Amino acid sequence: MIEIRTRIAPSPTGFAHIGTAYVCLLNYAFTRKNGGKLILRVDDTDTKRHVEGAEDAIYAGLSWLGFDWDEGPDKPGGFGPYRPSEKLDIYKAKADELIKKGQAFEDEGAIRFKNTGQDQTWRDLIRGEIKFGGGEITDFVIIKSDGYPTYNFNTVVDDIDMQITHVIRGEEHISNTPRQLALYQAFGVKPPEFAHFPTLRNADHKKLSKRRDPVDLRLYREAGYLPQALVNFLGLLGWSHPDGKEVFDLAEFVEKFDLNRVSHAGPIFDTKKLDWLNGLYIRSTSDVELVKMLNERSTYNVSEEMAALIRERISKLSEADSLLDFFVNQPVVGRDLFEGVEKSSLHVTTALHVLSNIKDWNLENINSALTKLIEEKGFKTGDFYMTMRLVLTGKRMTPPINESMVILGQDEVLQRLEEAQKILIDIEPSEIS
RNA sequence: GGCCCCAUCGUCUAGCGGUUAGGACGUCGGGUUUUCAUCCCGAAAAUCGAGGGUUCGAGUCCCUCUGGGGUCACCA
Repeated sequence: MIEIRTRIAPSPTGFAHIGTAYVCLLNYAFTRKNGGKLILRVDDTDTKRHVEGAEDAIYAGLSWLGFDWDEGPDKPGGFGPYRPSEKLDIYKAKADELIKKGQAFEDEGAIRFKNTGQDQTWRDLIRGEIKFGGGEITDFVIIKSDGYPTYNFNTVVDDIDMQITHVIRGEEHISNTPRQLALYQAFGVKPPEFAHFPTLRNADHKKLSKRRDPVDLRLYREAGYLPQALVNFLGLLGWSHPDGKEVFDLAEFVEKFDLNRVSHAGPIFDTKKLDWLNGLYIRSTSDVELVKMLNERSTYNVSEEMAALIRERISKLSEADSLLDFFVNQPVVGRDLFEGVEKSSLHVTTALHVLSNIKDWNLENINSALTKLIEEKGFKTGDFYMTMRLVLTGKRMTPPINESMVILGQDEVLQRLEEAQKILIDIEPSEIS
């Protein structure tokens, strides 16, 4: 049995994007599922659009998501080079071979393939039979005047050289397939199997675009999406788990993957579900893991206790900062902050008294002291804690406030209460008894 | 415009001739709760794009139309 060999062939013209990740995911799953080899080829045939560092961005992006490949520019195997720019002479020789056979011709410094006019048909592994009339294929350029091969040419030559058995790519390549098929015929080589999955769309139902849409993988990393969540989400687009599961990791995706379950319609890349999944993955991390992730992106030190308080309150790591900020920065507390909160001045004064009497500063003692205070004074629980919240954090939506007090420490809590008292005492003097 | 691909709730999807068309996200309502969130419960939401066939029976098969997308480069 022939070993399955697949490839992904991103071009180094920018950054690694969602589309690259998606192609990789499907090829990776198909290949790992079937015990084959995944090849990464960096299609650098466009000298004009070549971007410095783009290749590293591709490695970084795909590695971040948990993918690995068996051969590539960074991992030479026996089928290189893995960059077209390093085998220009081979393309030239192949083109000359076609010229000799009368299947190509020179044209203003370039070399064009001579269309045979034959119909081209293939059985797509995802879509079934697809047929193009021979008249659709023109005499297309295979070697540009700068000596570089065009995409269609390098793809065929390289896929032959690399012994690719399955080409799994986006549907935007369907119309390129007949040209490539014609090339395989000209070389007398049996073409690989083709599988064209749907392309991801944006909210306007248009193909995801580098220009218009936020597709740079780094953007997702910076926003605090976990790679597992992104991979899981991508796995939900254009594919469905046979058991209807929505949450699964890469290993399970590989295990269950089947081209037959790949849908034909283009899914919209709507991040709402991604956010939900990301929250799910964040909630499933341990304190240690979460702290590590948080500190990688934080300017101050996040403790395990702090992380534990926000775990269920964020869906992206980037949301942590606004929730944790008050721990390190004293909030600006003004009187307008307390609008609508009854008796806040009294809350502060009494709390100050009770809290300063706590000998052993821990959650249990804070809880019981404040519960007792609320009961004795007949405070509305919600109002009382809202006052504490505002005084200590300057915000109305915060982590649990008593737990936060423990982390803040007694001195800091008392100090913030005293500050607030100065502001509030003038406002509601009548309420001070 | 030519060619090609596609079409089930707002979104992701299940469905592979007989289902009250199911699930998830989101939305809305309720419960738990010191805020927010989590968690739990519930609801609305697809006349399966339209019209013809085939069949005892069609979301599922066929045709037409409509709509959307892709592609027609010395970009990939």
